Amino acid sequence: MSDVAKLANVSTATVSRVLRKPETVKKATQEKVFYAIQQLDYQPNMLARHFRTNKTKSIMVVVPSLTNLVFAAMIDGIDEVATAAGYQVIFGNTKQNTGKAREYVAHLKQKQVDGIILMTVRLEQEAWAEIANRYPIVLASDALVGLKVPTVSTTNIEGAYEAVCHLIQLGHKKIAHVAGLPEIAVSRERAKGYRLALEENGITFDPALYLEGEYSIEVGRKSMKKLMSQSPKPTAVFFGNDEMAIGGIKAAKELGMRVPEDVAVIGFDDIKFAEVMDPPLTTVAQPLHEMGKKAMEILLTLMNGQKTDQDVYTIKSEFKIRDSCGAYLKN
Amino acid sequence: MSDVAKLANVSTATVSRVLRKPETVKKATQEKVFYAIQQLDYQPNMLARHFRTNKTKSIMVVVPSLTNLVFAAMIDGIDEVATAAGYQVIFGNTKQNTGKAREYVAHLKQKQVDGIILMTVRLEQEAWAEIANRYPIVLASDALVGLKVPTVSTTNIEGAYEAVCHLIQLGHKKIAHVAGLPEIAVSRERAKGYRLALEENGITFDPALYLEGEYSIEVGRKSMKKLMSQSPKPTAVFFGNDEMAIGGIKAAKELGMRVPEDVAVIGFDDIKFAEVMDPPLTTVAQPLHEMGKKAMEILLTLMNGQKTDQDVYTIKSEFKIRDSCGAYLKN
DNA sequence: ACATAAAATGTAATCGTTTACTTTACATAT
DNA sequence: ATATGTAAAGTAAACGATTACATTTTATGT
Repeated sequence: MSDVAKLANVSTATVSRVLRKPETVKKATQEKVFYAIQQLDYQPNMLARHFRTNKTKSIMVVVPSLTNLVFAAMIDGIDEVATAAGYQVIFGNTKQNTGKAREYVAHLKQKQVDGIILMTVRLEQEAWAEIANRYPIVLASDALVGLKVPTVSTTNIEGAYEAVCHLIQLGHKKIAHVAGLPEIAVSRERAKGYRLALEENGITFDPALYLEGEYSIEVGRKSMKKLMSQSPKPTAVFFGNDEMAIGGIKAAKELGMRVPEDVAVIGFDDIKFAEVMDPPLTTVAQPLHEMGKKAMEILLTLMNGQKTDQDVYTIKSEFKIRDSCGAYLKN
Repeated sequence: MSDVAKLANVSTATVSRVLRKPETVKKATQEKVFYAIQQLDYQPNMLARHFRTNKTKSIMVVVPSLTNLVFAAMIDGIDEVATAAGYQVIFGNTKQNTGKAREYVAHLKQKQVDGIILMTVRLEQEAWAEIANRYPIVLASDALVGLKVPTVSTTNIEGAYEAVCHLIQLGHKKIAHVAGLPEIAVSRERAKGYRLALEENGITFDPALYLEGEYSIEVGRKSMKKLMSQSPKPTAVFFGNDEMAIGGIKAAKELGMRVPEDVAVIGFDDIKFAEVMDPPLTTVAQPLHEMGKKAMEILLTLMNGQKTDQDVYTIKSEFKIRDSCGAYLKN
């Protein structure tokens, strides 16, 4: 920078100002400086800048898995807003490892990132609330119930409720639910919507028709097989997410059953492969991109030192009726 | 840090040494310092450290899209090695924007990251080679032919060759190929394998059976429809990647055709949904996780100031025969 | 032309580590 | 007890930008 200053015949302060607050520098001087910058191919040392300003202009996204389309889509939304605001996005991959997430908070304390967006929270909920009180943190997708941490989520309960009601309207009485792990709030909410729908329609909850497991193709597959090996068999299965549902459909086919004729299936998320399945998967679409964008927007205001006006921002899910639920079956 | 030094009755230099080169400090002193650190809940300011050492211990991964399972799996491998080596992973999303990638190189020059892994390169190949000459850069998946940039890739030509040969052995003569965009090296290589297989088996290349487009479900779908709207129709289609193949199968079904009876389909990548498709997709599996790990390992040696012993590291692909190619059809 | 205010630029301290160099403490040999 | 060598700890400069404050230049009004 001092080289630039020398060449342009100004002080380093002026060079800095040209770069950071051009409006305080005369046009003619700016040109001199820019010319010198170009001549020398000067690149500002960001490390020095970050050090001096005590900001990194980067945020961390903590995800449980990178190879999950749901998180990928959300990150895409985050990235869009972050980039526009001049922020970098850094990854924190917890790999289902509970402790790992808290480790990443050290980055925050060590000034490595200006804020964090968390995509899954397990256990130690109070600890998170406390951390969120001191640092800019936003929860996306998952939620900390009752705690004052800014959160972006979708209408999980309502979405699940709508899906199950739809199955009931189609005449199903024995509707199973394969839920995600109960330590994830999202799983609990969707299960709640499921039970609510049953209740309101006078169907008694049958524990035999309720399974739990990790959100994955494999668990979906095994769950379907388990459900079909017992009696009474369900005539419809509402899966906690699309990957599970896809595994479930696969299993049904392996068992020689037809979907939706022998068993109706509904998923949750609307990942890009849902529509292209055979049969096309009926699902509750999460506005993932929007959620990511919103989460980043909230984080920006937080990092800006402002308070948020709400704790929970809910973005509506959309029920997408396709073939796997049997709504389009001609009887 | 000076607070810690004061409390432990040592100099800041010693505190720093305890943290960075403990072997040069007496055990007793170390304990004093650690105690002080704990008492004060001291967190080293990473910005200062990075500034002073001129290293960030972070690398950037430049991807064309985040919502692509191929890149996600590769990043997963990168992340594994990076985390183990104490590096952070930062994202650069080009969103198919050619210029964007070069923009990210500025991060390198500005010391924001210590190295870069590029997942797609388009145009301006020489410019990249020059940059790679000055900074630690590794190419993953895509390649710069003939240029000395360390590259990790899979056996695209051989994999495609094997797949197409397999179709030929099954009796197919009119085999179409839906390739990725030609500005991507991977697309060109797979197309090359396709042509090689035809050639070696005495089948003349038919331009009408060769389409190009972006790697996506939608393009796969449209391409299949286009292929089936002309004559002669192909009896088999080798798609440049799985997403395309999945779109292609979808389209075939929409046209009332059966896969593989009416048209055999093969993809490339082996994303996690390939096996669960109906019919299960025959595909050439890329060792994505391995490729990511290897790329990061090479980058580590590069950032360590060492030279690489090879320019191109090729990891074998694996041909996975499932149902969509018709090999398991009982005639 | 001059006083005064405003705009533009310069000066130099500062951020929190690391580390080359220096000093001190300690062990060993004579 | 003293010299010598090594290990441990201290001193202080340095990294490269930003910015409060001081100074100079320019603009404005009379």
